[in-house]
Amino acid sequence: MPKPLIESKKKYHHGDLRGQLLEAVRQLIEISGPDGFSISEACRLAGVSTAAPYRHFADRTDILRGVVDLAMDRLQGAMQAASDAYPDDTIARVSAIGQAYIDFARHEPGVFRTMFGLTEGHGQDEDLLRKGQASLGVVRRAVAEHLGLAPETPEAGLKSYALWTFVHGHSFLVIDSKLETLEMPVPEDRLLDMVGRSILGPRAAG
Amino acid sequence: MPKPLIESKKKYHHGDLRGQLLEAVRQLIEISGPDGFSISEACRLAGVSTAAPYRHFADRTDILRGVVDLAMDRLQGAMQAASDAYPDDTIARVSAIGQAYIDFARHEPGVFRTMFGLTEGHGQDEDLLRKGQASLGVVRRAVAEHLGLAPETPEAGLKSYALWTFVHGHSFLVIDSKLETLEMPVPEDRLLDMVGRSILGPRAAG
DNA sequence: TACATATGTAAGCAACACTAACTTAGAAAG
DNA sequence: CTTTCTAAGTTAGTGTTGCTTACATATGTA
Repeated sequence: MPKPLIESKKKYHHGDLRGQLLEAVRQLIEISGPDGFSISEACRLAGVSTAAPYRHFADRTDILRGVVDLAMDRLQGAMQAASDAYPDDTIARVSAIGQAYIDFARHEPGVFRTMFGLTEGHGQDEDLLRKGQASLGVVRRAVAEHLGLAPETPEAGLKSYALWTFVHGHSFLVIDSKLETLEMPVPEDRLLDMVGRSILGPRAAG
Repeated sequence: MPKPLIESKKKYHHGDLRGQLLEAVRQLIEISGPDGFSISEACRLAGVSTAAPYRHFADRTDILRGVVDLAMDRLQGAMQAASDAYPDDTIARVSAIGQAYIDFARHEPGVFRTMFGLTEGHGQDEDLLRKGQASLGVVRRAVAEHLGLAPETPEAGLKSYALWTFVHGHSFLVIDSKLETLEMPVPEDRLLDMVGRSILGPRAAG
């Protein structure tokens, strides 16, 4: 039994098995994607037995949901922080939010893909949907303020959706690495700026 | 031996096992995603033994590549057809190409996701990359003609990329079904038209 | 001490990718 | 028409992996 190696640190009651398991799964997803990871592997990584997770999660899908849930919070946090960094310039603010979104995808591509490709097992999860809407809300408020409208306005909704869509698509193309070889025509910040001005600019009304 | 049921139709030499296997895999991918399908299941669906595929494909990844390859052709065909349908109105042409892209994603979401998420096993495939670029070329030519520029122009590249990105992102959001419940602010054709005009419009230069 | 909670051990079992060896059918050659 | 060759399929495995459960064990709390 090669157990007593770091005896002092090994407590039976792990203390944060749930948290560390989620972290392990997150790392594995980054390597092999949402379908590639296995509970066993995550347990090995976290240093616990393969049965331990079932005290904290119902099944495989439930673990994934947990990972995505945390990721949603991180994403929204990053977007909000970017938004707060530009209290004056609304165009720059919108660009910064978009850049935060893209950076998140670039930094955690596996998780990012998981967040949106999670169709199996539970279809729509109430909680996740609400968090998705919250993220979009950050964009919406910035757009609305730029246009001098209330966030609930149809025009604010339309344009923030268009911008989100653009950023979302670019993120996917970036992480799918179609861009190293495919034509990435211009520095990213200039691209963001161009699109932002096109959609939000004075004569861009729909 | 319950074999002689449809004896007349069952030939030992299948004739088009490769083709039918690809079709079976395509259907399975639509249901369970690129990682969800199994060779065994595809064989069951195609009515052949589990070893048969190995005469035609090296391994699992090779089959996937085959499916994606065909899908690329279908996608480009649809885009080109949409382009050809509007010889006069260049704005309508660009919108139609985008709509064809979105329709493809909506109609074959699993395959669509597979086409772009295929990072495992072979990273970049020369052939697939070329086909991807060809699809983008359809957009690029339409955009260039609208702007009165050559397709190789940086501006044509930038704007066609921006449009592609937008359509790509919208497609993903559609197939991830974030849109039934999330805010889809306006009919799709109006959305496309608005964005097209914003990016391509006279005062949208970057 | 008694009970609840958290973790480990071990095993069931199902599925799958891939291989080896054999079989069939058609085609080419004589 | 027969022989022979080869491509395409089949049967029957092998080895691996993984999810999940039943039960044992350790720890915390009242």
